[in-house]
Amino acid sequence: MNIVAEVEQQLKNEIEAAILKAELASKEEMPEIILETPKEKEHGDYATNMAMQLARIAKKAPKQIAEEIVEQIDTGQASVKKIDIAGPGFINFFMDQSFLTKVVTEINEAKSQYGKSDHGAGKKVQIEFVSANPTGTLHLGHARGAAYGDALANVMEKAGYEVDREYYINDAGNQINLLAKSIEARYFQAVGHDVEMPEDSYRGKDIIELANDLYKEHGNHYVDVTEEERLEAFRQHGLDHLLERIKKDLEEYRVPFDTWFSETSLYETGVIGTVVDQLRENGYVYEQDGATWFKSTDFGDDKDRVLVKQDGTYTYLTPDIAYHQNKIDRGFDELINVWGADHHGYVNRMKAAIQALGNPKDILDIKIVQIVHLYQDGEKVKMSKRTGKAVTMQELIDEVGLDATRYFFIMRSNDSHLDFDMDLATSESNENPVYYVQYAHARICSMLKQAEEKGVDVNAEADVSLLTSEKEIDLLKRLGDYPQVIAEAANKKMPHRIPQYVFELAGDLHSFYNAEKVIDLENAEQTHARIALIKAVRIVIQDALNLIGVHAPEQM
RNA sequence: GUCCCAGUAGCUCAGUAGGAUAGAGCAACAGCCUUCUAAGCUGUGGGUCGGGCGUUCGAAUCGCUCCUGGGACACCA
Repeated sequence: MNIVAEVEQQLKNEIEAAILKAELASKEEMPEIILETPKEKEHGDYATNMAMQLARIAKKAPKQIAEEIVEQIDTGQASVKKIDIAGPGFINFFMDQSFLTKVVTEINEAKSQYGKSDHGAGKKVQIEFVSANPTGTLHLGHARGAAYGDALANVMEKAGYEVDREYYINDAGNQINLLAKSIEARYFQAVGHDVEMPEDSYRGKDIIELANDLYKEHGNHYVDVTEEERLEAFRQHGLDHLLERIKKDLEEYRVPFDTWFSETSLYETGVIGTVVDQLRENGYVYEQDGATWFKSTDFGDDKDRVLVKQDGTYTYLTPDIAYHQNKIDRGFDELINVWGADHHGYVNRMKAAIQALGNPKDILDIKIVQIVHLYQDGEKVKMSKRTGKAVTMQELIDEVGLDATRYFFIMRSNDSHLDFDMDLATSESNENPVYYVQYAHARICSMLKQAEEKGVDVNAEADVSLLTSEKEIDLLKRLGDYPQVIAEAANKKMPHRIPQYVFELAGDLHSFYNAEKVIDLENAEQTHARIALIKAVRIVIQDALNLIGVHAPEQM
């Protein structure tokens, strides 16, 4: 456990002991001891609202309860310097902050391990994200989902979960047939035939390229073969190439996956039928109008859903149910799906299916990533999937850069619509949060380099107790918060807490830089202490950026 | 019509296990480079937390209701 958490725990123990000693509540009645960090510095380093919480149990006024608690607290134990009672009954603790300096030593020893916790207790979690159909290249929405899923996975791993990242490849079903037909039409056009695109076909330029490649390689060969042979060849060609392209894009985007799961494999092993049988056995399946229905309304869905169509084929839902059961059978304690906003209507039926198969409701958590709007030159960038003019992930990265793309996608809460300001993302100025944070890192590297050039031993033993100025304390506190920030980002599945945090840490660093001189050849002791401090800051900035897939440059 | 998400400063957004006087960045205004990177720092102004009702010691936060914006509502995937 890190030093800050230790001190907080100790203080909580003291508070609880004091409440028991004052006989305000019994062990059984004891509410959870909540310690918060007040916004106002006059309210101390920590505050607790226990007096208000206990008002009902102890049947006394909060102010009086607060006084009784304070009387019983053993201040010597937990580095408490002063205690105040304020407002409606808050107890404010002013700490002897010398313990904070230990965080520097702790970070410099732990390096990238700092911030780790066992909060997740080794719980096995699977995060399924992106999972774009292999019928085109990845676009904007996928990029946001990829950034979110990857950052969440990293954060949860750091918080002590065992995380598996998976991509579900929808390589079966109608959309793949449509893909084959789309390529076919483009192929005939390449050959020189005047053919119309099929209805609802994929009209992106990637499809044209695929068809042109086929023409270049095979010439007129596919004009004369049977339609069946032609479509099969095009289907396979399209799938292979588009999937390869998706994998390549994600790799460049620094988003790795542990597992690529093929939908087709579900058909091959016959588990889809098994799952339908299971649902029927559990009493949630009926036949009507020649189709097989799932009674999802039993679990709060709007209407019942078709599992097997009149023509005997499955709907999209059915293999997906089998897929989710397969995930559960693989032994994960929790499944997290990251879906685009256009799939949110799907949430209830999937959760219904999970329950109908006898699984606990909470095993599946679906995170919806909201729509992205691009802005350039103050104008909204229009896009349309049908005409194939969607902005692809690759185009966006080419335009604004990888680091900015990832940072911008992750800095906002996933369930809030995102206005992506491309001008801001590419601006090399203090308006741009990515540069602001990266600059803090580069600045530290530069200082360390200068120190070495001036003959300062940057690895010298440092007396961190010398770090007592206001800006230094601010930095120490911020550094101490890091493990808690990670744990919370993981628990609440809110990885946007990370860029928020690192932005604040960068601000503290810049502020410190302007207020204090780090390298002072007249004062070696202080120089060593401050170098130890900025080294710790560098480690945390680096680590936080790493979690969200952004590079920490040594020079800018 | 039903469901989901959102509505907080001029703009983009934090704040979501209920806490004290609601925050940040940008924009506006006023300052700081002979000094470790000014891609930086310091300060000022700026609010009916969409409206209303409720829950309680206390609500941006929880509940109900209405308004606005976006999305989803197939025997498509």
